[in-house]
Amino acid sequence: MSSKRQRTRLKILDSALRLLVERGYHGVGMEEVARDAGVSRQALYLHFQSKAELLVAMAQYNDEKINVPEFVRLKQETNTALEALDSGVQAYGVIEPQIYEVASIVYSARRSDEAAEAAWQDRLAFRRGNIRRVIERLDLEGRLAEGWTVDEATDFAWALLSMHTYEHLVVERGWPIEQFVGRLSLMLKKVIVAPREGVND
Amino acid sequence: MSSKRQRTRLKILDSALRLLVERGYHGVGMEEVARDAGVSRQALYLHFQSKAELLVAMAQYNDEKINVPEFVRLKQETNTALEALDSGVQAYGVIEPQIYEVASIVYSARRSDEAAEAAWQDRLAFRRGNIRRVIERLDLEGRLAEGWTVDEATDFAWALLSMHTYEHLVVERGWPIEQFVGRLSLMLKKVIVAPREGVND
DNA sequence: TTAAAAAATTTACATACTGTAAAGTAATGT
DNA sequence: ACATTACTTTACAGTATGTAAATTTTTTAA
Repeated sequence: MSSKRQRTRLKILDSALRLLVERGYHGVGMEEVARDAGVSRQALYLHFQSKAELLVAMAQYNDEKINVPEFVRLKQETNTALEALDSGVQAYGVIEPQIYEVASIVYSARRSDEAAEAAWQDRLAFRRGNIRRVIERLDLEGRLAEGWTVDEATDFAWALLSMHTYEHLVVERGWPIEQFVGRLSLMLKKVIVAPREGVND
Repeated sequence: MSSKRQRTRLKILDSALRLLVERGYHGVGMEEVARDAGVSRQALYLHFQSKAELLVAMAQYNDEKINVPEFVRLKQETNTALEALDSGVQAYGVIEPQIYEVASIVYSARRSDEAAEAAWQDRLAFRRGNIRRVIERLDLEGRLAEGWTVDEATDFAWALLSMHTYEHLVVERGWPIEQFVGRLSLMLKKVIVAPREGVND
C-alpha cells in the first residue's frame, strides 16, 4: 500500500496537472494548487522545493501516464530501417498529443527557469537519441540519401519531429493527426532516404 | 527633431530590449528597466499600459530595426515561382537571426498574456500570408507537386519556415546559416514542387 | 495499546513584483 | 514668460513565492 506521503504527492501532481494545463504556469499559484489538492500551501513545499520543481515533476508524472498502444509498441522490432522510421513517426503521432500541453508549458517556462530548461533539454536529448538510432540503422542498410551524414539527418528529422511542428500543423492549423503523420512520413522518406532502384517504398 | 516623449520612449525600449533578451520576460522587472533607461518606474507606465504591452512594443521596435540586405530585397521581383520560393527561404535565413531572440520571448510569454498571444498570432499570420502568395504562384505556374492543395502546402512550408526550425537546427544544433537555408530550400523543392521533365532546378 | 516518528497544518514573516494614484517638479515649445 | 507636457516622488493596494517554527494529526511499530 502507498504511504500517505506518496498519496499526497499524487494529489498535488494531479491538481497541478489539471490547473496548469488549464491556465498556464503563471496563471495558477501555489495557493490554488494546494486548495485544489486539499492540502495546505506549505505541504507543497514539503514535497517540492519550488514551483519550478513542481512543474518539472508534473511533466515527469505526465510522461509516465502516457499510453502507447500495443500496435505501435510491437512495431518497434521491425525488419528494415525504413519500417522503423515509419513506426517512429507513427509513435510520434500517438505520443505528441498526450504530452503537448505539458511540454509546451515546460518549454515556455524554460527561459526564466533553470529547472525547466534542464527538463526540456533532457527531453530533447532523449528524443534525439531515439531518432539517431533509426538513422544509424538507415545508414547501415545503405539507405541514407546522398549528401547526408548521420548527424545531419538526425538533426533534421529531430527538428521536424518536434513539439512545434505538431503545434503548427495540428494545433494551429487543425490538421488531422493522420494527415500530419502521413505527410511527415512521406517527406522524411523523400528527403533523407535513398531511393531503391525500381521500387516504391 | 524628436520630442522628449519620443526620446524617453526609445530609451525605455532600448533598455527593455537589452535586458529582456539577456534574462527573459520574468527575469527582469519594470524597476530595473526603468533604472537602466535612466527614468523612474512610473515613466514606464506613462508610455506603456503594462509590462506585457512594453514587451509587444519592444518586439515591434525590434522588427523595425531589422536589416534586410539589398540583394535579398531585389530578388523579390523574380521571374518564376521557384525563384520566389528560393529568395523567400533566403530572406528567412537573413531575417530570422535578427528577430529570434525577441520572438522567442514573445512566444514564451504568450501563454500567460493576451497581448503577447495577439502579437504572436499577428506575426504568424503575416508570415503565412507571404508564404501563401508564393505557393499560389507556384500553383498558377503548374509547379505545385501532386497531392498538395495550396492551403496544405502553405501550412507545411509555413511550419518549416518557423522560428522553431531555426531554433532547433541553428541555435540548438549549431548549423551554419548557409547549410540551414540550403537544406530547407532543397527539401521544400523536393516535397512541394513538381519536377519539370528532364530539368534539374 | 501506546509511544515514537512522520506528515501535514497553522500562523507569521520577508521579499519581490505589478499596477494605481496624486501631488509636486522640471523641461519644452511658442 | 508662461502654459503645457513630461517626468518624479511618495505612497499604497494587491498578489506571488518562499522561509520558519511551533503545533496538531496521522501513521507505524514495539
